[in-house]
Amino acid sequence: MDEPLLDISEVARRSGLAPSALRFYERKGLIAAAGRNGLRRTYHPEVLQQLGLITCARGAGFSVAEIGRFLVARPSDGDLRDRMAAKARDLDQRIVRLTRLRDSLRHAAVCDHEPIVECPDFKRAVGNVSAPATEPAQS
Amino acid sequence: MDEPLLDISEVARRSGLAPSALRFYERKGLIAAAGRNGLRRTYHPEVLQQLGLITCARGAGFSVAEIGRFLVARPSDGDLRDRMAAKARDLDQRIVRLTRLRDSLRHAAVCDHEPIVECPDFKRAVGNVSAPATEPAQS
DNA sequence: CTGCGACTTGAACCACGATTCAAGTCAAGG
DNA sequence: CCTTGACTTGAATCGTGGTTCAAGTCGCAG
Repeated sequence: MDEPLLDISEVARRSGLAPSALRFYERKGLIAAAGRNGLRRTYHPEVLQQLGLITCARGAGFSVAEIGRFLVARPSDGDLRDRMAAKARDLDQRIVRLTRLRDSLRHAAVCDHEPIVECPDFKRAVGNVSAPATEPAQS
Repeated sequence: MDEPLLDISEVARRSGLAPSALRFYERKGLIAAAGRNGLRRTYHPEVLQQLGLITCARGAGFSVAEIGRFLVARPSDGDLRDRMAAKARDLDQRIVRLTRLRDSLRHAAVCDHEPIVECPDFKRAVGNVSAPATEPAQS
């Protein structure tokens, strides 16, 4: 087996992340260096996969800590499975809301109401997104 | 017309936001109190609409500053319209990514791979989500 | 061996979005 | 009037997600 290890700068370049971010993720337990070349971290190429996942999850609004928990997930961890399923449901909700917001935004871009927020269509769409109002959420 | 003004605590309760958040939004120019009752801010009920919008947009990843710009949007502001349309496109992208992530997550919750991140299905889904950034031309 | 330069480190700093806090202010009730 | 209690304020603090920086360390070329 040859030496497929990547230098941190290489990983940074390929992943599009700053080296400082890679070290940051390492501190947070999201990734691990395969070893060192001198002081330089070297990584297995597969770390690029992980970084893709991390970037993706971050973009989806997951916190770094949360991602860290998912990254060490093993099938035996039923609890984590549950959390993942719950997260999937959260995402469903979020997707619905985002879709509505997108539609509202799209409408707003062509709407004639003076303060755009006053547009009834806009309001209605937004109202659907977040408005218990009758139900006090919690205090 | 009677006095439909709401006390800050009332607004906080109904909107589910902390009073401090309301004041924070006011500082940032996102909302305005209708007046004062003593020192107490009073609000027009419509502020609840706005807060719904704000909460929604925040949840969608918009910064408070950005939301502030949208809230004062008038039809004559073509620039803002363009930004809104652009945001709608962004949201589209985000929705796609979120959907994929949701599917991956859903799969992960029932997948048997030892470190779940190693699951090929999972990896593939994630790979689709994050852009390659640069060409893996050489090491 | 001596630089050079790229990397290392921990710590400091930044922006953001709030929350918390001490101290002040107010309306109303006893 | 004086207390009470909810609210006010600005300022400090917090958590998150990093970046930046000074100083140190390494591999390698000369």
